[in-house]
Amino acid sequence: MNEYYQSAYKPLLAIDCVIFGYEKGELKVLLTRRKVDPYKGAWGLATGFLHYGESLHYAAERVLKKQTGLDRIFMEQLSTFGEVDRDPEARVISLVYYSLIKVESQDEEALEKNQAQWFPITALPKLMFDHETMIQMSWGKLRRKSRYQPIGFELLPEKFTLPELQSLYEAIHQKQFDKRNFRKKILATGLLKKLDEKQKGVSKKGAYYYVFEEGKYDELISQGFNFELKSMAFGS
Amino acid sequence: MNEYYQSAYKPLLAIDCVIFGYEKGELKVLLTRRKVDPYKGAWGLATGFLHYGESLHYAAERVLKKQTGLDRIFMEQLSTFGEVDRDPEARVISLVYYSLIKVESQDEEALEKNQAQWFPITALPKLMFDHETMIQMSWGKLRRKSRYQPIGFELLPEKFTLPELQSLYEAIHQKQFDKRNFRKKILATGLLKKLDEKQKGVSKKGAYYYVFEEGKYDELISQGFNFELKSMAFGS
DNA sequence: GAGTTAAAATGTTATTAAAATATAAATGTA
DNA sequence: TACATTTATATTTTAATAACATTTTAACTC
Repeated sequence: MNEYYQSAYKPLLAIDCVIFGYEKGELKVLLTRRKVDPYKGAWGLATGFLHYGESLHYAAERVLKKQTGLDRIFMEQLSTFGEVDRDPEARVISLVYYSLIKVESQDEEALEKNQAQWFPITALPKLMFDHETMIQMSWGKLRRKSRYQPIGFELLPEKFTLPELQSLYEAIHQKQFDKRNFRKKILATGLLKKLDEKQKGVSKKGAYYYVFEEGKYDELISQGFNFELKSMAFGS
Repeated sequence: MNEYYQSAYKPLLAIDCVIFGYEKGELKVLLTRRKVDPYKGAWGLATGFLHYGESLHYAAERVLKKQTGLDRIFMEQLSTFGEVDRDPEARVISLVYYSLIKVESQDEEALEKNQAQWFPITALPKLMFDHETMIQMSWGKLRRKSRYQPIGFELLPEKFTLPELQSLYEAIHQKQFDKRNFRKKILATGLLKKLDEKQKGVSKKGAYYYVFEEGKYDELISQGFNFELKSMAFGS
């Protein structure tokens, strides 16, 4: 390695993960208490430093796995934060990923071990550093993305009803949609498969369960079908 | 600084800049030849390592200033690239910014000094590392963004005609638009001010010049007006 | 200097998507 | 058995997009 590389400044690189979940009709974020001084005990995002020989993507998966016990999580880069004194203790560049998990499939043990806790996105505690900004930006990205891509399914169980899916969208957008228009638009994508089974115990009539057909989605994408251009506005 | 920070691995952090320009009806990218071994002389993006005590944003501005001689350039973070062997010589994490400049206002001297050269985006030379991917992703972001935000003006001179603006959009999207619909939509935003002056020497009739009213844009944004929801499709 | 030409500017119609509104069907409960 | 609730389907209205037609302007030609 020559002088060009040798002489350059090297900052610390942290991976911070915004973990979204959906529970009891609310969009939630998984937070954890900081384990080291200074600011020990402060609420913040799941985090870890990049390790030697590890790709960014892999590092994010490692942090997520440690926090939730889950593998193969939907995950995407948000942005990189690098204000000089964002961490007053040292110069740390933070690469932020946001992820969507199915709350019911998470590892309770991992949660407890990390002193992690779910918070409704509308009622977050005071957070350390710039983590509040990271969460708000992630939420914004989730809102925008969910309008053009079938991304919400990552937050729901395998099978779900249309009223449940609508509630999720309403939690993400903090806005009521018209149920008739919502149903029409969602079904028009052709990405949902109706099951023969009805949900029991929630409503009198009972709503049919649906599953998201990932295969069909991949197929349409590979055919050059562009969901990004089909907006998803559901009326009032 | 305690053990938690002290023991962590520190990678190199590079800032790579995709610089877009518009010239002679074509969308172009400013490239430069690498000045150090290995791969000395290979084409690539304007680049620089993060300096001690410098914010990411500032570092990007520094790299841009050095390459183009220009200040106050429109600039936005694209993404961060961190495959382990993306630079075979050392572990370098690359933070990519893309920027839009007015070609006619650039500093020719800075160009020459950096052995920099404009390439049409449709005819790029072989590029080092993952720079080709960075450019393609930036172009994608520019395409998406230009549909929802009045971003194209950054690439044009202060005053421009509507046919010129349309040609720019066509270069960005690699697609022909209907001139009547284009004009209607663009003017409907209320962001353009017609000047009394006509362009001479290009067409017989001559097209009126317009300027982009940044003030009006900021005003609408601050009033909560959301351009992001107003799509900009221009027909055929 | 009247007629020709090419591009700019303005205007209209058809099509499609979104929003709003109306009605019917299923099932647990009174 | 009728009542209430919410699921499911269908229709109308409105607005946005796409497609198409005409007029205006000024340089150029003969």
